[in-house]
Amino acid sequence: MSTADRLIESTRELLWERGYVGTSPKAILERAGAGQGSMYHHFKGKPDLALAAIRRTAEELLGTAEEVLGGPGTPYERIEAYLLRERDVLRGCPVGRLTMDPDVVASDELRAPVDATIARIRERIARIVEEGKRQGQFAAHLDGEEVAAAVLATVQGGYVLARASGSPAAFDAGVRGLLALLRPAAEDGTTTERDAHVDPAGHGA
Amino acid sequence: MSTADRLIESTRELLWERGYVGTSPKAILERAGAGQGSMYHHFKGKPDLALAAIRRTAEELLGTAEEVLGGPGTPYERIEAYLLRERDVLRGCPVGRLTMDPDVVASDELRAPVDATIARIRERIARIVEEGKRQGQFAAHLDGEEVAAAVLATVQGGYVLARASGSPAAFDAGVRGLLALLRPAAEDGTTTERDAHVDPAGHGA
DNA sequence: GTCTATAGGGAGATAGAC
DNA sequence: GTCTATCTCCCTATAGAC
Repeated sequence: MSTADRLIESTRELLWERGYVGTSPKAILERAGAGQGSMYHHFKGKPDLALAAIRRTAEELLGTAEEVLGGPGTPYERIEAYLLRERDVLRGCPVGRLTMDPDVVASDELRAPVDATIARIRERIARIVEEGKRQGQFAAHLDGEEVAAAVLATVQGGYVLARASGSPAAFDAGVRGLLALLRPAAEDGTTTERDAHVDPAGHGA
Repeated sequence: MSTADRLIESTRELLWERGYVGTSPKAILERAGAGQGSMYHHFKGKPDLALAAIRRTAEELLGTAEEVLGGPGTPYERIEAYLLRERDVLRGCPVGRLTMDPDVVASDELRAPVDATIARIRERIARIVEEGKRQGQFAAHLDGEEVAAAVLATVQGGYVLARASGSPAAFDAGVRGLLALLRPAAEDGTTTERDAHVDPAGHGA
């Protein structure tokens, strides 16, 4: 791994752990095992290095999300897989946490990849919800964009609840709560008062 | 307002805007119009002052939440009121945002009021959901604690989405999405495939 | 109670040797 | 490309005068 790569990787780790404001060039250099000269040779400064790190993290997160959301299964199952996918809950979201960083939000350049990542995942989920509506798996009155926002918010907010309590349990509870609200009647496993017309094969209504 | 109060208030504002790591005693003193001596006379240091500020903010937030959650209306309406209550969305949650602060999470003392506040609101919402279940307004298979976690997570995560995009729209979308999933069939305003046995008077099944 | 002075260390960046 | 030296300013805290 090149020095520039090591710098980026160290920055990614520190941004995740301590955020932008809490991350100093010195800490990055120590973790990367590099000197100041290396950093200022490859990057213009802290914001420039952070931008490279954020872009890489954003790309990776987008890939991870697409792996699950583009996987097999019904729309509900794919959203379920996204919500239940393995996460390092107490570490939080490496992209979402940046929105709490005043310097990141204040910089259009640093915020752009954060915004783009979240927007793309949200659009992806929205399309899946719309697909589920066409298949009769989700109620017709639901709005894809809105449900997608609720799904994403539950994940991002789940991290907040988990970190507040110091335990991943609250994250899991929120996810289970949302899934229970989202679950098609056919998968309820209960004698339900709901009576959705579900197409179990998932090939459309 | 006493000097100690001005210090606490300035700290509250700065913690909200910039978090713990991003807030320096110097900035606090400037905003409060006080000198270093005042601060170190009334407080042991930055963590001590921050603790006082966090406690006050937590108490205030708890009061605001109880105002809405303890208000009139059916269980659904009270949760709706909580989700739709006026918020300074782009500023985020003054308590929730602290969970992204490494120094706050690392300190049991600073994290305690954050944890307690979120836990209490969650328990309050959970009780309301259970009440709604008894009244037949919410499906019997829902778990109060889980739905409450989903509600809180949607709010906390909504702030993340909003700040990422620089617009409150995403917060509102997430809230609307969750409310659509939570809404009793009787209030759908659509010819629905759901068929819940709702008790419109809200006096129990 | 509040002020100014002082202090050791870190943040963020530049310069120039190798 | 990478290193060390250096620089200025800020961070957090203490001391002691008023």
